[in-house]
Amino acid sequence: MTSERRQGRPRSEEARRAILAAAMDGLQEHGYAGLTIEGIAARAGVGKQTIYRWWPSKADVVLDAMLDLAETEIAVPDEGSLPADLTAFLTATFRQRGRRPVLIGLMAQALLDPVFAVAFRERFLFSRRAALGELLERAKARGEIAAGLDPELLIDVVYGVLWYRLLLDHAPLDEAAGRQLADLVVRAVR
Amino acid sequence: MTSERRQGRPRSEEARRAILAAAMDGLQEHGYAGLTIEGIAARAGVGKQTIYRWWPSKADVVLDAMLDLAETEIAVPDEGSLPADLTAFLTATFRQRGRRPVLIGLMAQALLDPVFAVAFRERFLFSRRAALGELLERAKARGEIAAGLDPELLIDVVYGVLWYRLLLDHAPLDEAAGRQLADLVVRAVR
Amino acid sequence: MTSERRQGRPRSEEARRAILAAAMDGLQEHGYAGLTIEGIAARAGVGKQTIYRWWPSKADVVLDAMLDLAETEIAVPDEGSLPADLTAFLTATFRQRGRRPVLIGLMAQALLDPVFAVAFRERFLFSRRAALGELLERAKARGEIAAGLDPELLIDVVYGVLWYRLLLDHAPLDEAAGRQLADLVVRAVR
Amino acid sequence: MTSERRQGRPRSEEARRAILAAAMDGLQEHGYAGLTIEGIAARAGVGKQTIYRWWPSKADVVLDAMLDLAETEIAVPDEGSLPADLTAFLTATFRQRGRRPVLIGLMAQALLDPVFAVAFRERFLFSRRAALGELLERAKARGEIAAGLDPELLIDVVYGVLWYRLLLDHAPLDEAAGRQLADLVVRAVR
DNA sequence: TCGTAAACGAGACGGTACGTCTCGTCTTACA
DNA sequence: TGTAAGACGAGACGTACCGTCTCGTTTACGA
Repeated sequence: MTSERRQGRPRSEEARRAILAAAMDGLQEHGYAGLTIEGIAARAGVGKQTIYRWWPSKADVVLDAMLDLAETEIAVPDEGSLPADLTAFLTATFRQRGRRPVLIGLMAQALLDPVFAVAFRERFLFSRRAALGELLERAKARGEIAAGLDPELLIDVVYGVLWYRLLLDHAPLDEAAGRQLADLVVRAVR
Repeated sequence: MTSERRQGRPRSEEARRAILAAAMDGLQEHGYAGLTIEGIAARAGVGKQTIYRWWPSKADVVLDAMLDLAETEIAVPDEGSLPADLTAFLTATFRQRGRRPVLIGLMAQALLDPVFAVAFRERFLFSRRAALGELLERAKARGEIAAGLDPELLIDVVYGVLWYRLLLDHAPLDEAAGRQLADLVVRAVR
Repeated sequence: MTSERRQGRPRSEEARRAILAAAMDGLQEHGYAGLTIEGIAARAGVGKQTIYRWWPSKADVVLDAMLDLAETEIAVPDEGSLPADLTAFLTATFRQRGRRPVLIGLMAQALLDPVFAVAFRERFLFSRRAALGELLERAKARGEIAAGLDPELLIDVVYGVLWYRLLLDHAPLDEAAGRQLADLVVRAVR
Repeated sequence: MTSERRQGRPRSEEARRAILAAAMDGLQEHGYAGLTIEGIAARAGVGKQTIYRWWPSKADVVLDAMLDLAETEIAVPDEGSLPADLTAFLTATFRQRGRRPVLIGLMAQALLDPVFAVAFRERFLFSRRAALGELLERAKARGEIAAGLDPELLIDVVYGVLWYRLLLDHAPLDEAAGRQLADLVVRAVR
């Protein structure tokens, strides 16, 4: 077995934290488009190379910063019935609306850069989809979902509406919207 | 009546067309992120200022180019029943998938630039929503849609799924998907 | 014989005057480097083409404006002796120092544009040289100038000092300087 | 002693030399007016920023290029008598005539840009004046110059004629002219 | 304890595109 | 035909960042 011993000065945890913090701060201040690697480095008191050494692009920095903050994972509710579970899940999820600036920045980058798109899907989006999938699977086992329905489509409906409203910002993403959407899904799967 | 007489040399229709064509060509060749105003100008044989005089950003050029090409408006089908109408509408709409590179470029720009976002919503997205809204309105008049349902939510479900799949590119956007989604909506509104 | 009748609308004297006035005003306000054809046209309420139709460059406009104003030609003094004549000529000439901004702009343009340089030399500089030449010629006839001396060199000395100080702005160009230089020339030609 | 430790990547001497060389080459090829920062950068294989980082304008680049080349400083001759010294100095100086394109470009820029004018005077012109001043000072000590004469005026006479002929290009600047001018100055100071 | 080696900060480098500016030409309608 | 207006192709301007590079310094480890 390889010893995995690394030589030389170890990676600075302090620099890592400063960079992620600077990225989030810069994001708040100038928006995603106005965020630059140069700016992050300056604000973090760090050389640009230290960023490039560990992240391939600013989007990857932001994604890491995002995931670092998102310790508060949305728990998968288990209240015993699809309507209750769905409502709980959606109202919790819709509370993420406050992160809109970060989320749309990440999505924009994913659209412009196919390499980042992969990381974004797999490290961020799919883990969210999995939670909802688990919830639906349980409902299906309880017979609350008609047999012919593809759970993937249901997930797409839920996250489709969420992202569509997040991106367009033309309709509310609040608790009422969560309940309304939960209702619609429940009606559809009968 | 206002005479609307403009002074000076009139805007060159030839230049306008050359710019829009160059934008679409460049889009095909380098993708949205690789498209530059400088490149468009060079390819169109036009000064950069001629572009900046009429469009505030490359996204606005692309949006105009899009709308110019989208002569083939999606007609609002009227087959007498919601399932038939919806299926026709969705299978037609999903054929736009081929435009994915352009559409995701426009969306990315809308996410990064709030000013462009307004133009994108109002000149592009809302006209599509209106067509679907008309179709649903007719179904409601025929009593095919339950009273309590918000048609806006239904529109968000349809376009939510469409855009979510377009952006993530994780699931098909073909005729089968159109039928599946139409089915789901019909089930939900009963 | 050709009738010399010109066809079409005659040249607008009003426009000509407005252009020359605008040029002088712009010169005062932004300096020669900051003066643009576009700015002159706007200020004069005139199309750019009207300027280009009659003058090849901004320097030519300024030169014309200059000559238009310089009606007050420096008279060639005739006081009967070289020292008196020279002192009168130089103190009068040195009063032109106030025109420094215009003069150095014209000179700069002459240095950068050989075509304009010809016009500048012939329409402006040489007419000044001729006046001084006349004065020296008279002195020579009176025997006040030693035989072997080239009057051209003397002219170059006088105008050399004048322009050198005008351009560098490192030493005064006042009445005292005029007298000092006259003295020097008189000493040299004995 | 000051440590003078500079941080970061040190300035590239290679780039500096390439830029100055490209500036001189471009000057020969297109003249001063046709010289552009963009052209210098391209020819030197250098980013534009590397030029702007170290020089505020193209004139400053050219001035540095000039001074870099002018290793062949004009020595101050010391032959024991004013006529001999002056003749030697002037014939040597007048050999600079070959640099006319560069010199008039620098002067033009100095006339258009007061900030550059200061640099041009202090780094270039005044060092030349000082050499001549030294020569005259020695002559004065030997009693070859009449008491009442301002040596500054004499310097202005010499450099005035030199620059006036350089700028106007209406009379020769050769060895004969140098001797002629030396003669004149010697006559004047008796 | 001392060399080796990687990470660090700083910041210069070659590039690319930006959006602006001005040039000199052109194309209208009107006088 | 001359004019004011103003769009046009052209191309340099100076700036902003990109991602890479080269310094001197710092911080671990293993010999």
